[in-house]
Amino acid sequence: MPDLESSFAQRLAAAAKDLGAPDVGPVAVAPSALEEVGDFSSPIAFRLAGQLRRAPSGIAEDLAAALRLDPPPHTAAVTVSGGGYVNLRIDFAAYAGEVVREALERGLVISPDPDAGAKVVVEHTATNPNKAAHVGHLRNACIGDTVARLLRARGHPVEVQNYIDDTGVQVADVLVGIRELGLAPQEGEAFDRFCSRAYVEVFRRYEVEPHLLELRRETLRQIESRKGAVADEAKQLTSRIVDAHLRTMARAGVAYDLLTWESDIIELGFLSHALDLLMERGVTHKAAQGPLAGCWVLPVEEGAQDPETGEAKVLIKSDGIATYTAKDIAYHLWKFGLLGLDFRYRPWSASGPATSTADPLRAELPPERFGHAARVVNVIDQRQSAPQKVVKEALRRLGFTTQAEALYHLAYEVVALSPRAAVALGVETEPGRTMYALSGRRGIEVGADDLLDEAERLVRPKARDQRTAELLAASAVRYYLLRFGLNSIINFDFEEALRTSGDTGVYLQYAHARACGILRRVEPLPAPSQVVDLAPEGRRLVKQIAAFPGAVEEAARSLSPSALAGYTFQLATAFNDYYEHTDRLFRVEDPARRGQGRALVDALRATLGRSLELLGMQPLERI
RNA sequence: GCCCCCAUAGCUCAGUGGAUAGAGCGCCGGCCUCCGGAGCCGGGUGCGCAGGUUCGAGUCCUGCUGGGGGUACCA
Repeated sequence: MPDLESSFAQRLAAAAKDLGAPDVGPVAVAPSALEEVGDFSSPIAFRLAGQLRRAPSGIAEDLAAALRLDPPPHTAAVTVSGGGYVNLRIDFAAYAGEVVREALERGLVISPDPDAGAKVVVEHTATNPNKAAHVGHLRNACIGDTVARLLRARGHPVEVQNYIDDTGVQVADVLVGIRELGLAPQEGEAFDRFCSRAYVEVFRRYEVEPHLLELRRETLRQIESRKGAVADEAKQLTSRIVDAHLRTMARAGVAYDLLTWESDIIELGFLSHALDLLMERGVTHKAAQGPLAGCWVLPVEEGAQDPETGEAKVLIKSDGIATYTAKDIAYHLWKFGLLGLDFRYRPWSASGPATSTADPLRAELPPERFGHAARVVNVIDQRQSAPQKVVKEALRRLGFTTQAEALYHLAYEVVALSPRAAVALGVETEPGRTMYALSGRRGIEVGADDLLDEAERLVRPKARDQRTAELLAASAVRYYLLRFGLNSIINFDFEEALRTSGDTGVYLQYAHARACGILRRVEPLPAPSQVVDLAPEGRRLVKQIAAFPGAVEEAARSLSPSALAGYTFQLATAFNDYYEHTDRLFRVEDPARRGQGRALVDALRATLGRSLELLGMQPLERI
């Protein structure tokens, strides 16, 4: 096992116990910050100093002595430095040989989650089906898709669901534009882009022609009646837009297992069943007085019956219509298999392998075991934290405490526009302001397809063919959207998103293709048992390769795609650095040494390839 | 008002309580008889302010300042 860090940590923990430390706790081990001091280091002696009432340096010396008697694999020396750090210096040639062999033979092993096997439902994308997807939606999809890949890597069966909110008023808005204002697609205009344009136009007209708002209400009423020409047109419109979204997301490497339609949640009685349950168990009650009189509410403070004294979330409005949160509660009861009802299904053939929920008349597939999640991860931007909390709280108050615990809102910050991007989109900017919000209603947004198109156009001249350009463009955009932490607002900037050098997806792909190029040039040789005489760049590369499982585990544990993005960039950088500072492999005379060099490059190729796949980027062998 | 997030280099951002805080971009200067230069190397007085906890704080706690978001009988 090349996982030296954990065997080092285990030995330290055992030695600490022998010294009489009552509570050792987890032992931190990391690659040494000071390379001259060792290869791996631990500050554990500092933590133990208080418990043992001794100076850290003395404890470190004792730990080091114990480790010298029973050293971890590949140990060359155990030392103490910095007043208490315990350092491990390793026999690098043997260690590197083992890392390289494992990376090549079975791949560095990502250890499974303690609850591996537990099914996780990941909900992401959930873009309103009334207009083209923009870069904010794409960020959501890329995060969700990478999280799903990370959870699979940790041994979970994952089911990805895309929620289609087809009953909301935003569909009515576009229909008003088409039916009442007579808007139509222009020559060559994609349908989803046309709908985006119509949506903006309709909102502009609402301002000057308030009577249109009456048409909007009437359109919505007809959609909700589920019968007649308007309802049919709405259905057709949402289907076409969903197809467009799936095609857009597929360009970025994102796919889904199940499309969940809100209309089916209502049609199949999920909502009314869920509401009955909420009423039966006293989780919701009808407010008798106060500003919410006549509404069914869920008080923010449990047990509060009088909404006048506290805040409450409305589940059913006084006109009898359920709010989105009520539907979401029903959906989540189903996700966990708590509803006692199930969807009907049909294939969604137009794009990708996804299955769709269906109303009873259109069901084509036998019942399937979708849902029944042990864990649920909802990838939804940070602005929806409050309603997500309500869903979780509703589950808890219904008595489903285990499921409430297992429901996780993966909140992330939105995409906004940098001043430069705002200017490019014709937004009026103010001095001193650093960000401008996207607005679909005002047409202030960067279309996901437009961005991918632009990236493709930029990259095309240097790519060998169109398909390579597409994959390279997808990598560029996807990496840009993943490399920021979830709590960071992306101040979208065209120049940065489309850059091809430095910390970018293109750089990563180039490093991979370069490794493949070397492997093509040098004949295959048997795997070496050692990699001798590595220069510092080579040692760093080996360490970075060996860090792969830990990086994936950490990214999966914290559901943090950016952590994996950062690791992958460092891996590619370590390789480029190594490549620049070693002899051309094909010129190395000694076949054994050539074989060692080739195997290291191959190990990099394999590990970088796996990292790219987890990030949702198809590794390119040639560019 | 209350709740959440953010503040690190000129700009955009990384940074599980651990040693000398790092990248990318931009700027200046280098490196190709080329295994793919979309690369590599060199050039840096930066953690918003004030307290606190700790052997040790960019990281944890409190307060403040400045930004963003939420707090709808919208979704």
